[in-house]
Amino acid sequence: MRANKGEPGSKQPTINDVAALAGVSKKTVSRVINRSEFIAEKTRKAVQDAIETLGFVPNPQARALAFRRNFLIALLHDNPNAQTVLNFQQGVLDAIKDSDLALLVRPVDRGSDRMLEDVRIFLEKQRPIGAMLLPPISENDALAALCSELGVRYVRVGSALLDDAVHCVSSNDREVVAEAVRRLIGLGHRRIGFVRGPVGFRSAAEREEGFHTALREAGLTLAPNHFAPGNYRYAAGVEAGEALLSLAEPPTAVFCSNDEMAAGVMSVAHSKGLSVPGQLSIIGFDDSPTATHIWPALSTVRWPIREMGARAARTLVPDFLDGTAIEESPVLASTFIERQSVAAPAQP
Amino acid sequence: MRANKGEPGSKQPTINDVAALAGVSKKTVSRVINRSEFIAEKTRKAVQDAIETLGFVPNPQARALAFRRNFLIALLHDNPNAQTVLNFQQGVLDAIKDSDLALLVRPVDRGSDRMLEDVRIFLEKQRPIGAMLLPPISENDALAALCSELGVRYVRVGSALLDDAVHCVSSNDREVVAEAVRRLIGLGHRRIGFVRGPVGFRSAAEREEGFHTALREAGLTLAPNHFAPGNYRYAAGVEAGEALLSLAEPPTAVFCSNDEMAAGVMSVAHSKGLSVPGQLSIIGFDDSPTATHIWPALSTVRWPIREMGARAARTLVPDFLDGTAIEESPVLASTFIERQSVAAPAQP
DNA sequence: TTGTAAGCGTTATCAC
DNA sequence: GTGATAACGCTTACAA
Repeated sequence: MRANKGEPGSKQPTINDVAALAGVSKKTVSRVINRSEFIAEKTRKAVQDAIETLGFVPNPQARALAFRRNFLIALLHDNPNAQTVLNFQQGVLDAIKDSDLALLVRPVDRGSDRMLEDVRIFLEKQRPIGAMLLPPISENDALAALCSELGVRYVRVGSALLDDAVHCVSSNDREVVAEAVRRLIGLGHRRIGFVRGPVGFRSAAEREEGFHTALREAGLTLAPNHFAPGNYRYAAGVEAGEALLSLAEPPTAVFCSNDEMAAGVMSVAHSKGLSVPGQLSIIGFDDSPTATHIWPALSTVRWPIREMGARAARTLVPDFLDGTAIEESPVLASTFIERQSVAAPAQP
Repeated sequence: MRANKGEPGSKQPTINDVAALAGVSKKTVSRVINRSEFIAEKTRKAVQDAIETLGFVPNPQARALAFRRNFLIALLHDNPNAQTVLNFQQGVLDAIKDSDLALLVRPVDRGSDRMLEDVRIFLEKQRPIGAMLLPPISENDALAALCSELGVRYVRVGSALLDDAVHCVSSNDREVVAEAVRRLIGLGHRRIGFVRGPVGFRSAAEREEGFHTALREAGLTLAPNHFAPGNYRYAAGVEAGEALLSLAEPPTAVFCSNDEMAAGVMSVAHSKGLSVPGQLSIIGFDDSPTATHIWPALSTVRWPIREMGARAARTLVPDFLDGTAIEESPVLASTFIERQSVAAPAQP
């Protein structure tokens, strides 16, 4: 029952084949495909049947040409962390599964000064309906402006509200970090170290804010030598660990701005013969695979990244996705997960 | 100097604008775009200039329609491991950077019985030039057959040659595992445990083969209770560790078929108070982030996944990528990386 | 070496 | 409600 185009299976049936079989014009078929309201139920049924019979799949390229718009949404990222990118992708795909959309992935090089130009070429070429920007490039205002200029919708994903609600999906890093640190304080910790994320990252700033908030509430302050800079890399965690754990009066607990750095601090603890959590409590952030692979398992913050991916997609193209209301708040809650790396401090 | 289409920036210039400006026909412009040889250098120059002046970017949707083929290549995977997928993606993107191609990412659910049908719909809709199949779905012959049927090129990525050279990129798991195990034997280990990957995975079988090869060469055999089944997950590593390290005569070294399971074994060693590598040597496979994040750092096998991504792309669409010869062997070498988790066995 | 005419498969316009 | 007809921007015949 395939189209009469010669060898069986040689061609996909087109809208013309459907129209012929259903005995209507191609425009009517088009109306059915695009769910136009102005169509008789009977006609629609006939067309639907013809579509089924022929196994017709509308050609997205032709639609894209006619619509002057591709049925694509793009994910722009700077590879902050593989698991994050992939989980986010998965969330996006959850959301667009039953739609006509497909996902284009585009890593960008934050460092390059041609970055903006590269993205422009990419967007002009592919003409996606919209783009989702993952942190840290989501913090780049020029990038958002570029999207606007090119008529490409965008959504920025971040650790805090970076833009108005229709252009933003975020987590509540500040609050949840405060919660995690309160837990340490509740256990009796008074000397709590802090390993920061990279300068210029909003997430790093938010987490630091949260840390200080919890300390302030408890009337504590961060001793200057209990602060360590970092860049979200393991090596930075090692450096921080070396610095903090060599002090005459080292912290009894350390909050690290991500899991990778926490793993670095933990390695140093092990190699110095410090027991975790007996002599040192450690908390990370991300709930990356690393958090459960290291020993003891790391207490950390789970970032609802997959849900954020789905939310980002719905925020970006609600009209393509069963019109889910965007009434929802753009802020998704992270949760503190306590594992074996945290305990009360040893008695002095 | 934009096209004369009304409001500035309202429209992209089209091939017609270029043709008009250059004083040639649109077909000639098309020839320049597509690097036809039959064109006078002078004409080409004029057209190039016009393209530059107008900032013309060929509309990929229109080309796709005319070519009956999208300028897209697809990456099909079953999320074996985020880092792997992302590194592979990166490799592909390295290779296609200066081409007209874009990358479509499509996770598939290996478990679902609609998997083949889902992929068929995806390929029919998007009509990519080709698809790259990551393990373990690369081992699915029906999937490869489907690609052929639909006229979509494909490349299968695996731990061994899964197909003829033009459809395959692989690593040499068997050899490199043998090398790693030889190292253990060379250090004096005689009781070496093995944690296997999931049944039905070619990679698991290849690594097991390599393991046995090395043992056989040294006149050793694997004691039945030194074998543990697994599934590439952390929890399986923990189970394996519990089993192997509770034996009256436990192995002095364990080869794990991936890093995640190795991390599980290491956790058990730590919680049993066994020192690594003093009392137990451990080797993993993948060189995932986990390998360096756990303590002590894991000896493992680095799989040239990014290079394999680039190679896969070149194998898939050599004609779109500066005609790099496919003379190269489809097998890329993995390398054994020795870190702190391996040492000579303790004296009995 | 270059140009003309006819699609590619869909949607928009505007009658009916 | 529905259907001709003309786009959409590019390529492939086939001529010249």
